[in-house]
Amino acid sequence: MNFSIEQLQAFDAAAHTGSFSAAARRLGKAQSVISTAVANLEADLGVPLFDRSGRYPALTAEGKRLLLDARRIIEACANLQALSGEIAAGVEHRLTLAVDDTSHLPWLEPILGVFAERFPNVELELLFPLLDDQIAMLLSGRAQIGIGYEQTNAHKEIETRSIGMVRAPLFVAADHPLAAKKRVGRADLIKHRQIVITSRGGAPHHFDVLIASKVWRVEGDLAILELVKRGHGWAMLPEFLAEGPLGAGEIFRLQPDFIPELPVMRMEVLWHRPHAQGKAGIWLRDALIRRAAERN
Amino acid sequence: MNFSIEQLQAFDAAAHTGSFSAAARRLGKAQSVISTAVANLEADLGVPLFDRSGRYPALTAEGKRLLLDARRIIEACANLQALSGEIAAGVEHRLTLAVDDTSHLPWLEPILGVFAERFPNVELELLFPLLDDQIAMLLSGRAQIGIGYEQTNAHKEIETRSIGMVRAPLFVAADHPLAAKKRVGRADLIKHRQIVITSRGGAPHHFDVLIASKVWRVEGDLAILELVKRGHGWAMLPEFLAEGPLGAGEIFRLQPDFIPELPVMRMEVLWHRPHAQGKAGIWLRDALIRRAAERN
DNA sequence: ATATACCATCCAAAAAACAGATAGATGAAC
DNA sequence: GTTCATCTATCTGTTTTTTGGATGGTATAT
Repeated sequence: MNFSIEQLQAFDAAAHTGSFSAAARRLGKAQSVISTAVANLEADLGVPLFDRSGRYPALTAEGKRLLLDARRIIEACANLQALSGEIAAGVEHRLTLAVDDTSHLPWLEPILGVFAERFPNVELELLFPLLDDQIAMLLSGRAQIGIGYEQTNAHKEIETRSIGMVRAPLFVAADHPLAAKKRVGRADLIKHRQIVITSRGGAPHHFDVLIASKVWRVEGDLAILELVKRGHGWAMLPEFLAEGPLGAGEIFRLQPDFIPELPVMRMEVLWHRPHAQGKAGIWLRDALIRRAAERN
Repeated sequence: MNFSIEQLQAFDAAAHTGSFSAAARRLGKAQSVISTAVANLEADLGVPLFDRSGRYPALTAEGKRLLLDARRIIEACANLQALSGEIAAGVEHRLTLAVDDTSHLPWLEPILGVFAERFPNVELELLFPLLDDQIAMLLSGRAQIGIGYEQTNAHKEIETRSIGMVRAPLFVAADHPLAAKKRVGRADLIKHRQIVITSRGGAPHHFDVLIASKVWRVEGDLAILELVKRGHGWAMLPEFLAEGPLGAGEIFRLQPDFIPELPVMRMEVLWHRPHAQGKAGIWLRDALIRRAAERN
């Protein structure tokens, strides 16, 4: 391993521009530097890279082949450079998100896609802890950013910011008896099974609208949606989640005549102020807030 | 791109051995060289790679991450080194084989596997030209090595070496009427369709044993085998090709009572003496000859 | 034929790499 | 607690390499 990165860069530039002089200009060096660099590289590798018989040096067949490998090295070096630059600038190695339910994945995914482009070297970790666990994870530093519905028992060191309101209408399966009615009254709802969200810890959800007498409690909105689709009862579901099945005609949106306004839930992003955020975390936080602002 | 390969090697060695002194000994340099190399690398990257608070330097988390990329660079450099060494030693970029029939692929493949390990950077090109074309390709330099059955009209500049004898018994489908007979006579064979090899140019095969009155002429032993399997007639097939289907009970080996000895074909490797062979070509040629010698 | 742009080579100056020496620090052994 | 071996950072003078400018020879276009 006698050659140097500068020699490889000279090789690459010369091959790319088609002349040693042009390569020198491009690299901001003297022509003699490129000339000797290439000559030394050839001596080190034991392979002639250019045919110098003409006015312009022409890549030999071997040179063409070796150029591929040389470029790979240069690229890997640029990569190391960029990565170390990121690290030096304070981009964290890993960012852990604590999302309070897998049901948020559909709308979250596009933002994560942009994140992946912007921070390709950051390991993204996605966890879906229950409500209380989410706060605990932020406090302990296990996760840096939380995403979920507004919580009543917020910790004073946990900072929150709204990232939008979500309406939660009532849904049943398209072939459910309730779906036949244009408008439903409280009495109708009481008669059929209601499916409500629950959490492993049993902590009461702040939006606890229990109406029916027959109840199933299910952990996670995705599971609730699945049960609703199959006709096991009616449930309150966030609009963004019901959108797809509603359009596909799998579920039906009830029109209760006794609820003046639709229940609305606040979505928020949470973080622990004492834990310093890395660049990637701050970017993601801001991206979530920005998205909410843009959608008014 | 300020860092050098030596610095990366020092980084790698230090991380590997766990001490700058040990790294120096391993690389055959002074300890101060490693110390300053690592320090300069850290300054260039803007990231501390080692925690020097203890007796031995300990990789930081960032160092651990960057080490992966550094190793990739070192590896790529070693690769370039190795490849250029091969090229300098006269290993050709591409080796073209002219095999006279795809039916040789089954026995040829293992040798090509060894070849791939020995010469991973050589592009292997496999062509299956007809008899006359094979010679023409060798003469023109389009192919460097030929493999096939012995030819009568050999060119004087084409060198050949035997790589074994192949017996070619007669086969029919297992459910063919002829398969019922313990021994078959010439009259039996005449009555049923014979399938013989032919070539696009129509040049006569030197082993032209036409017996039956009903004949199909087919280009390529693999196609003949397929037709025999499906009961379209009997044919002479090289033993190595018939082995599999024979074991599987798909075809049956005829016992002619009028042929004292089995027809034997000579397999040979060919090359054009005036065209200089590269290392890989010579290796493959010798491997084929060696294989024949080992099998007597 | 002339002009232009190219390359290899030479040269002196600047820069970098190097080994050895030294001093301070750490951890293991006693 | 002391000793001892071994570690790292840093300094130093020397050696080696790199650098840019100048020069001369050569290929191509006008």
